[in-house]
Amino acid sequence: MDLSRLNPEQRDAVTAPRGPLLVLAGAGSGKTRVIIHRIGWLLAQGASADSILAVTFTNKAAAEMKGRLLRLAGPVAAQVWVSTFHALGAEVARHDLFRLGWPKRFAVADAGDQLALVRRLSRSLSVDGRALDARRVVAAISRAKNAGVVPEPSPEGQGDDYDVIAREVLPLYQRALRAQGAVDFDDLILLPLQLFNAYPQVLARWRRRFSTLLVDEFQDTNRPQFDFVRLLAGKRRDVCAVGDDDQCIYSWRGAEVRNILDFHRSFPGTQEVVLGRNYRSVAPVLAAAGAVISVIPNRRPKLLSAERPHGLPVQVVVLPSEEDEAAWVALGVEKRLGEGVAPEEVAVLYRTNGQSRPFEESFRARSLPFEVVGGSEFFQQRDVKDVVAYLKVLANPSDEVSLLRIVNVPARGIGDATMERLLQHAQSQGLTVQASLDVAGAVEGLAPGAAMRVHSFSQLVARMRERLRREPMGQVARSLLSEIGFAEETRAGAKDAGVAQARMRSVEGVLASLEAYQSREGPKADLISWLNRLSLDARQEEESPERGRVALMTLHAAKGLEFKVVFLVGLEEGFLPHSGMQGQPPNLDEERRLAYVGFTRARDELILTRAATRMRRGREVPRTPSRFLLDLPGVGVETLDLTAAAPTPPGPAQPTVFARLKEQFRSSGGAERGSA
DNA sequence: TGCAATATCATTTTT
DNA sequence: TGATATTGCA
Repeated sequence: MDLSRLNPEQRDAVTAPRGPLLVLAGAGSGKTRVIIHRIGWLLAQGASADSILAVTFTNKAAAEMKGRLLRLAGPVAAQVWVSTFHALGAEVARHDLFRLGWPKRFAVADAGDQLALVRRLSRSLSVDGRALDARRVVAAISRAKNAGVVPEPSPEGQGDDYDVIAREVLPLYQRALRAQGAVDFDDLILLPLQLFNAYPQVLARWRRRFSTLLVDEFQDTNRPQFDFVRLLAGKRRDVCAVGDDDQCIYSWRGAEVRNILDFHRSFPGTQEVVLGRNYRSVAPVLAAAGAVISVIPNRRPKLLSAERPHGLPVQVVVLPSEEDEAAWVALGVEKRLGEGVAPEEVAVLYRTNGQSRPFEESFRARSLPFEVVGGSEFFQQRDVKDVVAYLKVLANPSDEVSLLRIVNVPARGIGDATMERLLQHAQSQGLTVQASLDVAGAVEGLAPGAAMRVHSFSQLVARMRERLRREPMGQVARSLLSEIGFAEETRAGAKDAGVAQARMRSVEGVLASLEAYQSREGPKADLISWLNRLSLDARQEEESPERGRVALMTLHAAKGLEFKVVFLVGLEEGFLPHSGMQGQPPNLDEERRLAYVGFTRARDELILTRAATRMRRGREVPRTPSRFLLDLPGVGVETLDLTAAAPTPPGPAQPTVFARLKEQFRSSGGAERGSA
């Protein structure tokens, strides 16, 4: 193991004796590098590769870590288990969840499934006469579940209305999930915890399996995840936790910074290493980031030293409108690419997924290669959701949420009234909804015509399920779609041919992914495992990480990554800091940390942009600059205001705006500035 | 019952 | 602005 390229602190962390170890690593201080090298060092010390477990939060981080590990330590590293918390939980559940009453092959409910289920369960409930916001109920349910393994009765009147409602809905929700043989994302951690607590032999087995744990981004663990780690570590307590309290950006998901700040209290005798040298960003970028984060009270003060003292100043650019912002960024990107910067070294970061649209359009207009990372937009598309729901119904007869979604898609004369009857019947007879469909003929009060249509639908499902036993699942899926006339339906429903084509392409993407999975996994591939993969890793369509493309993504998605040039856009009040949800006060400290994470992604160049006005609900609304801009230092920051010189003419966006901007971009020097 | 036209209404972040 | 709930008509 070559440790010569590590600095003394990094080397301390890498070679620390086994046992509890906390690495507090400032942004860009070589955090991942330390984890990788520590694994390499452990292997060199004779640890067996398959006894090492490295846990991360995102699949992307896991894949990245695995790749770097293989490069450092060679093929033996393939045996090291690198996984996300949720994938690990799913693995534990796969073996033993039947002990808690779930079927051997359980399904994972995704956000859409949760939403649909909660909508159904809480239809009759209301707050102040207003219908419930199902998304807030889901959020509150998740909050309640993650508050602790044992739900603690909390004093009445505490928390907002939705927390109270969640307590009411939670038992129904949980029962419904179990009845459908499904778990949600939170359960992937909570249920394994329950297993560990209730079945010592299960815990013992996993403890035997892994003797060493390494956890990245520890500041983002929530209480159940922390308990999971602690239980798994057992008496050996061989846990290496790596993280940075300044980068805690998931407190809305229950992340407890205390898990990292009080680590030594849970693991007495912890050795602590602080990594404070930043090798990533040039000094002006680091100074700006430091200025934004240092305002937060009660943080553990850190000195991040800049190891790259020289560099371009941070640029702040004000544009007249959001189109102009997008056009200007596209031009800036084009310019860098022209200078030889690789596309994958450039990123456009924003606070919310919804902000990506104008940039996608301006990039397309300039023919720039880009990729919208995450976004999950693909699986939000109606047709994609429909197709996936069909497959879920085939895979899991008790999946009522999906069944209700597709029973009348495309319209086949099974309307609300019919379904209402069938649901009632199922309820009163103690049948599953699926079963009540199968016996539609015998259901009281159902029109004969309706019963016949229902019958032919359940025949269709039964037939497809039967074929699934013998034929490749991709083939069955295709003939299912052709049988229900999906293509024709889509063509007829779309406004124009282009839209229809795009929608068909999406569906084709699902089928292609299914078939790819099948040929990769061979005979053991089945629908349920494909569907679980789908929910655990929504980005699995592309096998190879997109090279040669500019990344467009949220600040959250950018955590842990770095780029030569970063455009952080929309630095306006309401976006960054974000204006919270419906009157709920935003967590300003967290928004600040989010900005900090964004700033520190940049190695050479950081460009902050904002628009003076933005189309909001169809109206043009003036925008206030982000308060974070006020905290920027006077030195090493350069402001470029393009609003006064380029007033946006009224009416629809005009090509002249763009042309004028382009001209200005050239004459103002754009990015051609001397070093600071 | 189904579907089209009309009213309403919200707007984070992710596994 | 664009997506979804609701109404009203066939």
